[in-house]
Amino acid sequence: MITPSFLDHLNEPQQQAVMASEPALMVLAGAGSGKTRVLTRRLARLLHQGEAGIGEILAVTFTNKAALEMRERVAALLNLDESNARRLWIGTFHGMGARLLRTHAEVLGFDANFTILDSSDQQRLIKRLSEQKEFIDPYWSPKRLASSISRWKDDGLGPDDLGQTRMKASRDLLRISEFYQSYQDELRRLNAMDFGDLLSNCLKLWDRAPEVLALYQNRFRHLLVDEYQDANKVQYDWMRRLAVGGALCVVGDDDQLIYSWRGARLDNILKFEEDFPDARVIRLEQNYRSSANILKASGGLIDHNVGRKGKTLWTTGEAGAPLEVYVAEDGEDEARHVTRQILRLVPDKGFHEMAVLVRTSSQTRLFEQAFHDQNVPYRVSGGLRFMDRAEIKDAVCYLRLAHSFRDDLAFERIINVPSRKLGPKALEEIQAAARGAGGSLLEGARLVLGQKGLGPAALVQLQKFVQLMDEAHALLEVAHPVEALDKLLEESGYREAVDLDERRNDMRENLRELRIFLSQVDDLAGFLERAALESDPPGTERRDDGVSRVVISTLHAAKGLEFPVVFLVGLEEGLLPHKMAVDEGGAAAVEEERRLTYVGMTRAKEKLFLSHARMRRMYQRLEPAIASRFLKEIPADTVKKRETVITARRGVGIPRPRRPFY
DNA sequence: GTAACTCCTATTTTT
DNA sequence: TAGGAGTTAC
Repeated sequence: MITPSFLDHLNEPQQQAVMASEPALMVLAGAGSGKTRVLTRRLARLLHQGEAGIGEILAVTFTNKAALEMRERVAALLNLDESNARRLWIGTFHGMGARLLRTHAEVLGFDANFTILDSSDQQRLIKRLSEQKEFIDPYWSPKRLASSISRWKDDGLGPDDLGQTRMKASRDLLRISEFYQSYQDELRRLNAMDFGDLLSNCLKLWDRAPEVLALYQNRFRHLLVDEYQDANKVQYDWMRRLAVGGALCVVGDDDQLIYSWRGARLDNILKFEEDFPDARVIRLEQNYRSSANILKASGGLIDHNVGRKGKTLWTTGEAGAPLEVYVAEDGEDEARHVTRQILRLVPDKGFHEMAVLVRTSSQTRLFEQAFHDQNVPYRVSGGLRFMDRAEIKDAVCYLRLAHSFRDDLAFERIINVPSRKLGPKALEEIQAAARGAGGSLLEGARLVLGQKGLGPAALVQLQKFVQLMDEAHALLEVAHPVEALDKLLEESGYREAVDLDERRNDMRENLRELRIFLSQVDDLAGFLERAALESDPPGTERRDDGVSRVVISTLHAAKGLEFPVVFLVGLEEGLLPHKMAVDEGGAAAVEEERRLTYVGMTRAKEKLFLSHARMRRMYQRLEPAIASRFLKEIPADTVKKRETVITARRGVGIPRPRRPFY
């Protein structure tokens, strides 16, 4: 029996997507076509109709936020209590990978409590390693090595597979592949995995232990994948292998693929039907978000892309207001103009109903300034994330080391924070001792205490540090982790160092917030896992101070959001499409920039403002800018003719504006 | 440890 | 060209 509520308020294709029983299903869901709705209803329906038990469906997303939302919505649809909701396998690719790997770590020779390195940990490790190995090459900077290795992992390439890349000289190839290998060795020695490993090590695990793979293949009768267009090679292989024996349903939109620089492959969508010959494809083309005008404008733009499946979004809604284009003198003028428009709209619209979307985060400064000047409340979406803040990482590293003495990376980070006069020299001493004994840095530190390689003052400090770790470790056995955190921050002098500095108000605030977060969890291992995998603690994103604020966001960070009023700014050659994309990526990269523009436009529900400037500060130099090619690709009849001609400011050689082409 | 200096880089950033 | 990171000198 079908409970009708699963199909309530769904259109025909949406209903089909919820009900479809094919072993492979691809839902091509256009922007604003009710994708999340379909996904959650489908999941709820499968459970409700008994097609799968609560632990037999695996749903993967790309962000923790999306996973959380899906879990909540499914739980609400089915009236699940908390313990049942928790049994749902809903999470990110990386979260699921970590879960699997912790369960079967020993197969790959890791401890179950391996540490997860974030990008900055990874970079620090690579830097240290390249210094150690005297791998010095102006081209292969640690930064480039780190990002290349990440990318190779995304593409499913190990140290021995670099021949498949477009690495130029074979001399490089050998050196780099050796370095890559030594990085992997080092990770193993540290009992650590980086983000890429969380996925690729799953594939290794399944190769090595087919019975483990079979276990999960049998368990999961249904596999659901959200934002499928953003899957990279490893993620694709991961889900494909897991889906054997069960049904696979992917939901995505080729027009919203904006992460190819992280390995996402358009091919996954274009070739789905080849890879799964019996696949059914359902298109969701009715848009419930934007006005007809906005839909026509964005559709006209995206039509210029060649590599796409092709969809035509439609709506029964009204035409709505035409798009407005503003030609600004420069970036400051553009920001002032946006501010004026916002203030003009504000009696009708709340600030929170409006958003400014930018290509690069450096553009946000201009708008922050203008908003500040006119007292427009705003919020910058993205920016520095909670878990990436120095004081939070420090605190987490104290906990990490107390939790696992083997965590050398945590040791390195905090051994001299706050300053204990244990600088590079002391660290070297400790490292040598650790290497000699084949142990961790903390063990090395214990050994150093019995030698006389360090001065007496340093030894006292080191002794205190080691003792603090031992005590905190013991405390973790018997008390709540929050008590250990308090002890660590107090007795290490960290708290004092922060308190002494008058300017550190935000630091204190952040540490307090971390403490609140920690007090709500019941096991430290789970907390550390989340700290590694989630860049914001739960609640941070949705925390609402009750103030209505304009959102300033990069285009990337805006995917999945919607606003009644959207300002899409900086539509200039070099910025959108971005110069680097045009120079390096060629036609494919321009298509991605076009998709990015499309994503921005389709965020708007009622009113879409576009703008570009005639002069733009680039690398701190004011340069003439020309209107983006994308503007010409937007159907002219969706755009309001400009009423006023902007006169050039006197002098300074600004070219007179040409007659606009729209 | 800190200040002064030099060098370098300058897109997006789910995990 | 500015701002940050890293280095050197005191």
